[in-house]
Formats: sequence, structure tokens, C-alpha cells
Amino acid sequence: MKLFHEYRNPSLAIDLVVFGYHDNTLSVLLLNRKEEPFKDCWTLPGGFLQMEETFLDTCSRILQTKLGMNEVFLEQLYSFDDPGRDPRGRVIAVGYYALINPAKFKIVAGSMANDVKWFNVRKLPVLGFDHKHIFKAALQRLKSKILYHPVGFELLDELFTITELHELYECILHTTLDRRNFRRKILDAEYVINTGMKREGLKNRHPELYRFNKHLKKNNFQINVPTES
Amino acid sequence: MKLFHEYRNPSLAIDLVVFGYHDNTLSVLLLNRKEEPFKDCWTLPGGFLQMEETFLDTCSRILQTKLGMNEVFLEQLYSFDDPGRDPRGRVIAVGYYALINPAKFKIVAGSMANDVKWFNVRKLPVLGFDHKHIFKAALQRLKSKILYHPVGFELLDELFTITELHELYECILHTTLDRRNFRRKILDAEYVINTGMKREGLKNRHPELYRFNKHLKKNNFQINVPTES
DNA sequence: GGTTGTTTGCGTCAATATAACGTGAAGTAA
DNA sequence: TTACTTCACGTTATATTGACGCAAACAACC
Repeated sequence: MKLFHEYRNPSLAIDLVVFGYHDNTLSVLLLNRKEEPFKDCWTLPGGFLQMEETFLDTCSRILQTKLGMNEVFLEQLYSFDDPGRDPRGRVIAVGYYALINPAKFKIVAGSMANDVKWFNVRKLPVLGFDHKHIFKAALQRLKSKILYHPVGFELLDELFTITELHELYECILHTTLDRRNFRRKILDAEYVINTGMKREGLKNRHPELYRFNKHLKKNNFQINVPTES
Repeated sequence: MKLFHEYRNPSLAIDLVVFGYHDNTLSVLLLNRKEEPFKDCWTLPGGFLQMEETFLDTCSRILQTKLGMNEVFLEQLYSFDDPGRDPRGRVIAVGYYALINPAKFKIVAGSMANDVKWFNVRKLPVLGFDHKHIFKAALQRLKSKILYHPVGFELLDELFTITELHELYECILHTTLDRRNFRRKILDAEYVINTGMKREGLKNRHPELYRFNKHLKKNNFQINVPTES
């Protein structure tokens, strides 16, 4: 009996949409390719699945070797099958997105890349492959996800103020949310725990510092986006 | 340069969770395998992705040759990467789920299967591979999806009564929903259009027949599931 | 032809959730 | 002390929801 891998199979790549939040800006990590195809173009970090790897293994390897980071929030996004998505041949891509706190990592351009840089998600350059498409799916997923699930804290420091969380939501959702109603929902849902400490050194009143409530019963809140009209 | 497909790559399979609704029962289509592995076991219909196929091409081929059906609602579910999921070797599975109206198709067991049968989703036999896992993900997705998106009509005839739609929701969500509140939400959302016709031949009052409103602005309604307590 | 039992379609109402906005305390800078 | 800003907590009008009531429509029966 012929072994499966002796048949012709499409290649299987993992592409990562790595989100980071800093200075009130949601960014995505892009990598400038050193080699064809799309040499000198910006693309999402990615890599091929090795025979013995799980998807998460591949994600970790990419994060580790290309970006020098580990232990981050990862979620599978979607699998992309456009036959023309890679000029080298048939490559299926499994998209994942990651949420990281840029403060915790020093980004390193691996040997494969000219450069690695954070880009504001609203000001992306042209991307190689079908990566614009993958990116859009990831951003849409993130926007939907934070409405119902407490993932915002993945992008913040361990201690944060309600205002900081509020600004993060406004930034990701790209809209304004009433400050006072937002606060009430987050507090009522027990999304966060008051540490009693305050953020010092600010110009005005010192806000209280919170940490994420890890024992949150899930789906406990819902943020509503104002209807555009 | 070595071509991609000359490297060792995992195989790529598509597995389908085909939902059907009939006699107030939500069912899933299973196939009894004629060959090893899992000979004589029930599994989801599936097949390997061919080099030139898109995922949807493969889905169509499976639906056509194994089940004799076409033109159905299909949505990508998730991709499954457990290294042990197929005893023959490394096989990645991309899961899709389909919603079909069993009344519209005559199911045929293709040459590869001993038998093809509908199973009540609450009374499944043991499944081969990791198909129980894939099935659970599909059922969960369906349960979440119908709360916000008008997909219920995919499982019904073109003309249906509000009561029939209501029973479908209760069946899928496996809970009870207040009949009158359900009706109000569905009508307010303009999910359906009154045809003016009535379903004849029933024992009691003849209910009005509706058809799905194809021009529905999406995400216009939300069905709430009673909190279990 | 009236009675009975069931389903259907429409309403009511109290409880809850939401959106919009007010206000005074806490803090820095002058 | 004053001016200015942010923070924390309220208030109120409106909208939505959940839990029911009820009468018309229909078949079956006496």
C-alpha cells in the first residue's frame, strides 16, 4: 500500500496575524521578505507545517524563530484554499491570529527576513500572497470576539485601568463607546478585579488599577456597537 | 528548485457534517465504511483534497458521489490537526458543515460505503477517526449561528409556518422558547415574508405560510436561550 | 348546528437592559 | 486658591425582554 505522503499533496502553511496594542494603536506584525516570491514585500509571518508538527507547534516555531516570542494567545481563524494564493504552487494556508503585548517582547527579524515591523492596522502596506484577505478575516474576528469574550487583557499589561481597557475597545472597534456605560458593563460582568492600587504619576486624578478576573464565567457580558446611520 | 509537492506533506481531507431536519428531529448523515480503517464503523462523509480542487470543489464531489446531492448550504467549520486522528498517517482534516432539506434529496450510498443513514444528533453511534469531535464542533456552531443568522430556512421547505420554524429552533437548541415571543422577534426582524397562503389540511386553525426574506439586512435579530439554572 | 378541544395570531404588562447624560471628588499646574 | 482634566458613580427616559392572556380559526364530535 502506498503511503499517503507519497501521493501528491498540497503544501500546508500556517500564516499568523499577530496583533499588538501600543500607544492607543492596534498594530499587526509584518515581515519584509528576503526571498522570492514577493521579495522585498511585506507579508504575514508564516511557515510550512512539518510532518510531525501540530498547528500550534508550527505557530510556536514561527513565533520563536522569526519573532523571538512565545506563550501568547493563539486562536485558529480559517483555512484558505485559493489555488492561486501562492505562485510557487498549491499551498493551503491555515490562518491563526495572536494577541500579544508588545511591551513583553523584543521583536527580532529572523535570518529569513529583511525586517520585521509593527504596522497600524488602518495603514497597512500592500501585502504579498492573499495576506490582505487573511488579515481582514483576523481583524473581523477580533472585533467580533471582544464583544463577548474577555480577550482584551491579552493586549494590555497585567494591571490596567478601566480607561485603558475602554480605549483599547474603542481602538479595536474603531468607534466611540460611552465611557460610563462601558465601565458599568465591565464591572457588572466581573470582567476585572480591583486591586486597590492606583496608577501614579498621571497629570490628573489617579485611576484604580484592575487585573483580569481569570475565574470569569464566560459569555457574561456583551458590548454593543453603536448602529452606524 | 524542488517543487513543493515533492516534499513530504500531510494529506488533506475534507470531512462533512451534513445536517438534515425531518419529523421534528435534527439528524446528521453518517456513512458505514466498507474498508479499513474503521471498516464497518460509522463515520462522517469525507474525501481527500485533489491538487486542483478548492475546498468547495471537494465538498461538492463528496456530496455528489457519496450522497447524490448538490447545491446546498456549506460553511467552513475548523481544521483538525491531531497527529493521531487517522491511523494511516498524517492527515489534516478541514471540517465543513452542510444544511440540507432531506425532502429534496434521495440519499445514495456510493460504491465506497456499505450504507448511508440519517442519525438523530442526540443518539449517535460511536464514530471513527476524530469524527465525534468534528461533529460536536459543527453542532455547537449551528446552535450559535441560528441565534444571529437566518440559516434555519435552509433546513425547511421553501414555504413554512412560524410554528414550523419555531419547532426547528427548539429542536436545534434543545430547549423551549416562548412561542409568542419567538414569533414577535422573527416577524419584527423581517426574517420572513407572509405569502398570504395558508397550510391546508391540518386538524386545527390553518397557519399562514411564509417564505424566507432574501433581502434581510443581516444580524437583524437575536434569539435568546433561557439561562439554565 | 352547537359544543369541545387545539392551534394560531395578536396583545398586555411588569421587569430588565440600554443609551444618553449629570455631577462632584481627585489630582496637577498655575 | 483657581483652573482644568480625569475618574467614579448616579440618574432618567426609552427600548427590549420574558411571562402570560385571550379570542378567532379550524376539525371532530355529538
